[in-house]
Amino acid sequence: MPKETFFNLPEEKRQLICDVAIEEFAAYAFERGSVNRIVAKCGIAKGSFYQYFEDKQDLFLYLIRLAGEKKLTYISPVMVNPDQHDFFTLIREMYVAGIRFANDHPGYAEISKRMLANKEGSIYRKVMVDNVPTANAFFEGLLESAVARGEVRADIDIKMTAFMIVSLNQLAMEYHTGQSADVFGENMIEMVDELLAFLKHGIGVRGG
Amino acid sequence: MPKETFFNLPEEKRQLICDVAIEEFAAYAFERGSVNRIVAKCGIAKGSFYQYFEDKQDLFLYLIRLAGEKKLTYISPVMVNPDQHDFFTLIREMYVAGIRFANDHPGYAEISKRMLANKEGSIYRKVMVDNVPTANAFFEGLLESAVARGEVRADIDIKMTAFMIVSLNQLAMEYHTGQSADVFGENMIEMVDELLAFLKHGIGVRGG
Amino acid sequence: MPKETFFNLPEEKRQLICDVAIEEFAAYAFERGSVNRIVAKCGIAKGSFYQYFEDKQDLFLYLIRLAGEKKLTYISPVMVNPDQHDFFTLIREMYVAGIRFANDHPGYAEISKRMLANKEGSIYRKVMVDNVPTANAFFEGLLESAVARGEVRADIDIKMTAFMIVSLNQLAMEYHTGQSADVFGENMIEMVDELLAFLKHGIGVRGG
Amino acid sequence: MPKETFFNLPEEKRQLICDVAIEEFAAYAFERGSVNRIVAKCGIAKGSFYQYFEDKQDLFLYLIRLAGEKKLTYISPVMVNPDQHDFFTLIREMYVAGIRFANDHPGYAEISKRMLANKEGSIYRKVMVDNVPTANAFFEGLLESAVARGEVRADIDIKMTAFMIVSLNQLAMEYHTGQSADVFGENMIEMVDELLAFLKHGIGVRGG
DNA sequence: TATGAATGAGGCTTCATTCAT
DNA sequence: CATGAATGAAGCCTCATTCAT
Repeated sequence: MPKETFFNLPEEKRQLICDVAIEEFAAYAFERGSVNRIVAKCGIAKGSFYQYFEDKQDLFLYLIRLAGEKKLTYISPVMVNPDQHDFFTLIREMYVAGIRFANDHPGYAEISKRMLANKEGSIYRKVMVDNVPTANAFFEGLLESAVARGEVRADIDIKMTAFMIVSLNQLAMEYHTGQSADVFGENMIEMVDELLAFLKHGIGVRGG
Repeated sequence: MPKETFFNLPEEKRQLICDVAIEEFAAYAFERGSVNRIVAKCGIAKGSFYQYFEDKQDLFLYLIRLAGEKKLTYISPVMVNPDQHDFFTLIREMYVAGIRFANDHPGYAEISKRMLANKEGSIYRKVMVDNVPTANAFFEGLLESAVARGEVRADIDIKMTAFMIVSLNQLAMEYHTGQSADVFGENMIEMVDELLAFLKHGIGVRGG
Repeated sequence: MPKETFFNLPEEKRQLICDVAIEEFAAYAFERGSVNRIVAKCGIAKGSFYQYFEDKQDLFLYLIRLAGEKKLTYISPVMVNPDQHDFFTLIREMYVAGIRFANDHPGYAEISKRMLANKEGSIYRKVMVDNVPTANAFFEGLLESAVARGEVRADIDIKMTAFMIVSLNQLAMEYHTGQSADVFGENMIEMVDELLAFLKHGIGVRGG
Repeated sequence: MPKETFFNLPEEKRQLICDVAIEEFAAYAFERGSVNRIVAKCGIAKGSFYQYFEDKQDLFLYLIRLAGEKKLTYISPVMVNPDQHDFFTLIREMYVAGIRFANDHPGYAEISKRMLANKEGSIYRKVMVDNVPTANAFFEGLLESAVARGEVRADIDIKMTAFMIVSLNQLAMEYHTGQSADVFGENMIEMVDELLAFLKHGIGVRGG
């Protein structure tokens, strides 16, 4: 975690540092991201950096945490009471939230993705220490309820399906951001709905 | 491409260099992978490295190409005549091939994955120059045929579905390698079949 | 231009670095001059060098600029009002100034000469970007006035003559520094006067 | 000097090596010129190079010698009996010869120039060991005769004037090659004649 | 005689971090 | 709390030359 000095900084400066750092780590992976460049872009002294953060990793982990917090704000309204909603509605909500987040905060989304993609990197493990109850576990729970309620086929492999659902979320974000010049909104909703239909019914013809 | 020098090397030495390099780039992304470490582990002089390869990137692209060639040997038997098979059979074959490849050559699979994950990196684009007709395009073709034959629902978004199928392959590999201490074979086939069922019918209950 | 860091250095250290660097680039051309050697002779860390200068070229261009500034201090007194003096007096002044400069700062003179001699080198062009109105152009102007005033024959080729005059200045410096163990002063003045006579009257006998 | 092996080579190959080497050293100074690049461009083995030449310097000195020999072929006709000609005619001949040489063999001219410009370089001294009776000395002799015959003013400084005449030759070559898109021939002769007039009469007005 | 792989020193540059002020 | 100069290891790459075949 950043040192106290960092949190004593004027909001504005803190924001600047985060923005610049996100830009850096969205452009370069953690190990390649340069403290030198960050402090230069921020216009702060190199020494100051090390009075705000233990080291480069400290900053990075903080950004990852910020990303998580920001993402949380997108999924709050409906997910609060997951039991009061249809399983596929929840998934839909989650996907839309993910895409909206990625749309509003592409930098944060990028570094999260990068970090998750690098499961061997030293960073991944350090993040996971804090976030033990991963998204997968959350969806495993949801899936169990959904199966119990008869919304989802009972013969699925819960763990694998949860993995798939979470991954599809990531893929949906990527697919969406890959589509250039998208009029955000309608198209995105359509895409999510197709994805949902896929999840629900597959792509085989009925009775096939 | 590596220089002639490299191909004149005794098979054994060439193998060593590739193995060490794969190990390096499986552990570190391209930019972080260290030529210094590679030559040290190989026990060759730094100068020698540059008599084999133009530069670090030359080596890396060669490894990617090797990965592609190795992977090809896994998918040959059935995929040769794609028109003579059921769509889902093809997909199944492809998934199994991918997983077998990843199982036998985890290093090569890892660097391929890494490279594909980093669509912004300078490397990705360079690879794509050679491999223009990407996997996605291949599956779009298959999907169109399958829709025409009534094997696949006609109301799907072809491009997105192709994207999804290819990505699921990647995910399947990851999921499989993530499962520790797997008795290879039975479990894997089961997993693929579940994935296929998911692809085909989704996870919603019939009539739901 | 060097970074702020460099100008914040104690005068003494800055001087040392410049002296050492001049020595290096007077002995070796730009591309052959070694940053390693420079930092070693200065007793500073290699990393420090790059906190003072963008790169090797940055240092070199700075030295060239310094050379220009130093040279300027030699030619100020008379050249300020070129129109108030006889053409050959101006030339004479200029030659003496050049030689004095070369005598007091042989290193700076040497690197300037080297740079001007290598018109193909990447450095030359970069220097010329700043110094666009070259010395040649200046003398072309003077020559035109001199022709108009009847001090110089009207049938000369202005451009070529300007080129020659500037080059002769360079040659005079070289000739002078080539003469070993020169009691500076008298001999030099003599030499310049001979050169001037040559410029003015040629070496042919009158009426020849 | 190159080894015997070099001279046993087929004329064609020897020529190729010289051409490529000239190209290299015209583009880069001696120390920067790369044996690697030369052998690569020639398509010969690196080992072969060292069977033809002692080392890089051996090749370079040979090229310089070749340049001298080639230049000689340009000045033979008239200069053979220098005593039978007017001094300024000789100079004129010499200048024209120099420019013709530079025009026909720009590469050889370039490396000669470069070498002469770098009087501090280790190469210069080595060349001078062989060529002791330099061009300067030759002209000093001519000048003395010319003075004796009354063709040249008696009050000149012989050594300096010789130096000047030789240097002007170099300058004339540079000036000529600097002029772009020159229809060779007429313009060049004109230029030389102007230069000669300058040498002879200077640029001051008669009686000035 | 021809070859070309091997070498290791040296080239420039970037880095994260420390520490005295 | 801010500063920014100092550091030296490590980064990639090029070099002229040697030597076994």
